[in-house]
Amino acid sequence: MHPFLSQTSEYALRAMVWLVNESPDASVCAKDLSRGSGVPSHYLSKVLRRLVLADLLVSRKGLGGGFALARNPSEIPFSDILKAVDAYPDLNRCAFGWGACNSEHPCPLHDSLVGVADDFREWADSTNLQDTVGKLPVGVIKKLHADS
Amino acid sequence: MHPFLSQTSEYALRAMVWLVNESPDASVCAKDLSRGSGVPSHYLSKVLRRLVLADLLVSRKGLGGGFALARNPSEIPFSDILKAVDAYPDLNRCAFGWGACNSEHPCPLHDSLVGVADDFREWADSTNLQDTVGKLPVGVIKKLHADS
DNA sequence: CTTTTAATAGACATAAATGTCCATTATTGA
DNA sequence: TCAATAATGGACATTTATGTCTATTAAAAG
Repeated sequence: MHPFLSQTSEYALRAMVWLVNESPDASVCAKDLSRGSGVPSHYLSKVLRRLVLADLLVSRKGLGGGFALARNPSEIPFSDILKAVDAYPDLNRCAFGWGACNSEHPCPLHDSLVGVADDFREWADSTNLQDTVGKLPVGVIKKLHADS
Repeated sequence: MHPFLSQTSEYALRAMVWLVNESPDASVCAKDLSRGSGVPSHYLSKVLRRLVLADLLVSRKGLGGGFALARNPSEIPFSDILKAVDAYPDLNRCAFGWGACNSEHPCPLHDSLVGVADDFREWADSTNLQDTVGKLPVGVIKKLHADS
């Protein structure tokens, strides 16, 4: 069990990381992305759609189309990816169930949770796709196309 | 949305925090715990059962029975509560989907995730129930019993 | 224009998390 | 022993997350 990342947000990160490592320039179709990243193909399509809507990817239909990064990897922090699939912590949610809970009227868990939630956001904001470049064995793309 | 805590683990924390704040010595029945903490009564019963099985609470049936802390609040870290409801991070799970993923053969997300996961575990291990004492307006227990 | 490729949309299926209900068992006090 | 209290166990219902399938739409290439 992962406390931080839902399956969906893991898939989103995986696909983005795989894309930037294996095909930082050219676009890749959903099927290849699925085979490469190991994310279930049809489910991945939905995740990719959300990443397009969030302007992290651009998509093109038809032959030679697929998905490509919408901007420079160094300008895509993990937080943007998590926000695209609704997996970014809600600053205003009180784990204790209080309607109004803030630093002035904190619930018993508030101060403590603010700390660990900030750690998470700090991580998500300061880590970006560029940080993952070169961390995958290269050449997987070529292998994929040799197969087909 | 909370990235860290499932609804169930929130409930577990709430109930424990409420108990230690409102009734550190005497036992409280599930119904009162539910009313006090705002956790759905029947669902709470199941959560309490898991806390009993994890030796964090002791239960007694019958009149005057209920649930009480099994040990000193300072000896009940949040990590124990999360473990009791299976909400503690699995050290061996790879978010990238690799079967074997460790510091020798790390996936592209490994190093980064290890950091934030350690932050979480550090928080869960070093925060305990005693740290929440005095953070709730007192006297709720009396009010509850005045009602009934 | 036709064929092939590939994204998009939406229906549907399954599994997991959350929530409710009720019968049973154990304990207490009268 | 009886009545009331309260945990326990398990069935069931609902919702959310995850996963699969198919038809449609758009683009490219001959």
